[in-house]
Amino acid sequence: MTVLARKLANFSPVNDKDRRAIEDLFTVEKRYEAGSDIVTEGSVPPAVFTIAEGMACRYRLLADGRRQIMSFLLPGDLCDLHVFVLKAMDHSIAALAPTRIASAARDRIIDLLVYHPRVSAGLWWNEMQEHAILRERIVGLGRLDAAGRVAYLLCELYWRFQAIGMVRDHRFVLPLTQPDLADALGLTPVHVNRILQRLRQQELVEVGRRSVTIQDLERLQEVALFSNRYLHLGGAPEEIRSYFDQLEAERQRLERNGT
Amino acid sequence: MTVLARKLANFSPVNDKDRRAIEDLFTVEKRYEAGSDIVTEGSVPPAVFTIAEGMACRYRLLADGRRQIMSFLLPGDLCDLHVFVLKAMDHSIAALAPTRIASAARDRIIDLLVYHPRVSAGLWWNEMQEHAILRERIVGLGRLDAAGRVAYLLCELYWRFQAIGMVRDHRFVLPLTQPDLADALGLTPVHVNRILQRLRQQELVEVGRRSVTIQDLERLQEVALFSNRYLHLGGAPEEIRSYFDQLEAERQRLERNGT
DNA sequence: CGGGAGGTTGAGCATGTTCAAAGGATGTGG
DNA sequence: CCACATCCTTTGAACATGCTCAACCTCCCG
Repeated sequence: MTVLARKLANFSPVNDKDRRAIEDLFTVEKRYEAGSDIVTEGSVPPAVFTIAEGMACRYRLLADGRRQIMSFLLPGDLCDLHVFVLKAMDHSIAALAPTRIASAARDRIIDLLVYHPRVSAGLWWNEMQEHAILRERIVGLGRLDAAGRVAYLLCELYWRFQAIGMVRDHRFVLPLTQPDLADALGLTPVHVNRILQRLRQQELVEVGRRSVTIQDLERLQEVALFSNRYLHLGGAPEEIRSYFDQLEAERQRLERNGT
Repeated sequence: MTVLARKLANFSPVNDKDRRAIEDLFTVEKRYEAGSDIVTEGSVPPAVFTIAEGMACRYRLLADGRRQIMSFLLPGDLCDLHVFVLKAMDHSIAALAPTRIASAARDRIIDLLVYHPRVSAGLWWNEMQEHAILRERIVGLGRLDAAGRVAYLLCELYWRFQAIGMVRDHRFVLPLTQPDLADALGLTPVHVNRILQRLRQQELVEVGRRSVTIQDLERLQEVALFSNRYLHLGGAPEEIRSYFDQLEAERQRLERNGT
């Protein structure tokens, strides 16, 4: 669970009380092996969960069997705070590597939203970030050529792994195959392969089995027309931070009096 | 403001008290003419707002001047409940037709989230729907050919306009030009034009100036591999509905006692 | 060691792009 | 109220990016 706290620290400082609130939230742990579904399309939405370790993706299978990966879930990523208001999942979530997830019951989430405004704000930030990631992917799929798309995805993953302290020497572990990348990028595995070779030969990035080494982030980001602004890693606006600190104090007072 | 209430009724019944809570929320109204920015990339996130009338889109301009439209905002659509936690907008929002928007101050939104769990649940549903719409667009851009994409967008708009009662005789008003469609679909205007002609000639749909007439929804949906499941128009799960009704009663009691 | 999945390579092909040009609609200013 | 400018729509032809299909190689992992 420390990963989630580490991620939220990109929004605003997480004190011990916050950390405890988060840890109290996600109690049940479960393991999934690479390739297995964590949630299946059509099923009843599960409890809210977060990736404690490993990696997963949201995907949908088309009638003709093709797959499209919509987004990747990294350690510390949350699965839809509010998904429980829906009747059925409209997509599946699968583990891409051996993965540990931690779940939170619905009531606990709702209580947290009410009584821990500061942590809530962090979770909202997280949701806004996921929203922004989806939107950027739309821009990439709509307007970038194959090289741009591949570069884009690698840049995004670099910064997201960076934000949770999982990059060492411009290198991070990535348990994706080329067919996985193709399904995320709307390309064929064959073409992804050719692009990766080109990027390697241009000494921009080296994508090997299970790991990625960024050799020239600057130029890679140019190929992708990438800016990391949309990840909103710069922290909360000062005004918002103090607003929620204040709100938190109030709510907790109300809580003690009211019950 | 009745449009938002009408939209939320797709999730769960909206009583007069709920309607009042919503109306109290969105007080300030403002008008924008077609083509003007409602929110600009890089600016400070605005108050939360909803489209009262007209139509808008989220978009981003690339360094080289190309535009990608990420999503369309129809009457009753909300602009990010939680956007105020961010420092700067990562995209712009523009009016596509003469548009009226209604805004809500941040504090009011937060109060609503705390003291009107039932309405909150509706707004959460709305957010989940927007999320799902983005994800589906990714599937479309990644895996559908040009005809599929065009058909997909038309199907989606059909159902969304349907949900707010703005379809008459399989026909709805759509103030989009072919270049607009192209920017949303990741195609060129020229190609969009050819596809529209083909769809018309196949008697699936007639896209004219400012309006769309669906001639054969069934077949159009087949071309797009479309299913409207992801829009979650089927209402809330019974269990969730009663859960929030109960929560609402509790919170309001707490509110009266606590202050 | 053998099977299966992932990775790599090549050649022909197709979908959608680019570029160019002309015909309509719309709306603005004279 | 007409004239003109602008943007949208439509059409054609050459072109290019990425796909398809097919084969072979390599690396795990059982």
